[in-house]
Amino acid sequence: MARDSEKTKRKILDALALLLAEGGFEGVGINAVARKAGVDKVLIYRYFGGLDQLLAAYAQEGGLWPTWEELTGLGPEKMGRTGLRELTRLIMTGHLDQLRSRPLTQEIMRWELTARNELTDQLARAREETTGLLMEMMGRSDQEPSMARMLAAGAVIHAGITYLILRAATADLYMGVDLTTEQGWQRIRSAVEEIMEAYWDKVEGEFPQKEKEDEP
Amino acid sequence: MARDSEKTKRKILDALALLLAEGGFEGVGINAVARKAGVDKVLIYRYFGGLDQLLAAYAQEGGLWPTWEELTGLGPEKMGRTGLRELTRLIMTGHLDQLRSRPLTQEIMRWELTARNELTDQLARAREETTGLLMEMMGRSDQEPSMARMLAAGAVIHAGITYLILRAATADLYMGVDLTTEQGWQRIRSAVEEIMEAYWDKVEGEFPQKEKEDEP
DNA sequence: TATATATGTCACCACATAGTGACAAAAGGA
DNA sequence: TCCTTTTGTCACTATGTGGTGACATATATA
Repeated sequence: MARDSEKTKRKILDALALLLAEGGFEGVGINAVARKAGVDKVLIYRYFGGLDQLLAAYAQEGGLWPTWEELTGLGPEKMGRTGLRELTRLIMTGHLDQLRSRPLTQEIMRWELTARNELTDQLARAREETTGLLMEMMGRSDQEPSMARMLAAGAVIHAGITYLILRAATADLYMGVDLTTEQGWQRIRSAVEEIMEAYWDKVEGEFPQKEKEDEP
Repeated sequence: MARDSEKTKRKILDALALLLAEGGFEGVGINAVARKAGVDKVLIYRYFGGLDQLLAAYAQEGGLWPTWEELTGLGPEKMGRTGLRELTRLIMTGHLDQLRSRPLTQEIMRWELTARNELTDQLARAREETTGLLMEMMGRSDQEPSMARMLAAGAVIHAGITYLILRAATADLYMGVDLTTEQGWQRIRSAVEEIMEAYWDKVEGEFPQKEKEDEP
């Protein structure tokens, strides 16, 4: 009952999260959010400016996207000392686990598939920056001729993990793999690791590398 | 002006295709379809029963899903005589090319990611049957211990191709790969082939196989 | 030709949507 | 205390939605 704008902003953002969790972006609208939050919709216009800007505020809240540490399980100090092969393996399996545990992030990614606006572009750009960071971490990517190829292969596998997770909400099977059981996901996880292993073996066969140590 | 129910059914189905092509499933509704078709909406109810059944009728029309021949480029007679390794390669690259050339199919697949109903389940089941067909073609899958693993790996790669194509409509980059140019897609295509090559090398190393010939 | 059926037009319903303007009550500053 | 700003409530518009019933006209059947 006390007039607290911060609290009502929270109520609005929480209501949005609830709506997203329930039915995705389908049911999201000014009226629905206001109703769910138990708040007059005019306040959404006042505090956020509109639905788009409300979504922007929500998307930039914490917890939606995993940090590097959540993704790889590596503290910043270990990151430099971890080999490329192991690092990419951690990224892929981490991606699988993290995205799977974030239904709201999944919902946003589904939305990104059908809508394009300033917000979705902004999200995409932020993620591409992360990729750029990874490439820097890999060493000058321009010089390594195998780097561009590896990145494309990584994109395919990363995208595959993403799609299977997004698909799991509306399908039980994908090419014979059960998406509803932990067993099925274990199969996928193993498959990802096997694929990467095989691919790395192939690459290292073609481009024999010095064992990567920490730089002085 | 002549009263021809078949013609108006066509007009309705065509209008639906137009709407899907324009803005995806977002803008699809009874009123919108009727308006686009220049037809009273009550006819949609009469001829199809409702929006869902209209979608069902549309989804089962020809041209949306590639045939085996379109997918692999192989006539029925060559199919049995093609090795498993080559066959799976053709399936993946065929999938890439075919889905990329079918924007309406992409739209349906995006829709399948957010909606679940009798129709989407039916579509999914039909595709899983295709997978089952492939497995039979591969020989008794239960007996081959490597088969389950290969299928999971295939699912990851297949899903990766799917996601990259669906994503291309609303993003320009994915992990540094340009989704807007033919060059970028060539990189993806090469990556898929490299991954599969590496994976097959690994599998055949572990399970040495007799060269597959046509059965008597 | 008479009659039944298929096809199409129109008006309407209840409800939801996005957005705006007017106003009352609380909180804070002078 | 008086005055201003913030926070919240309410009523309203214009438009869109899915869905239904009544009716007119054309086509085919008897």
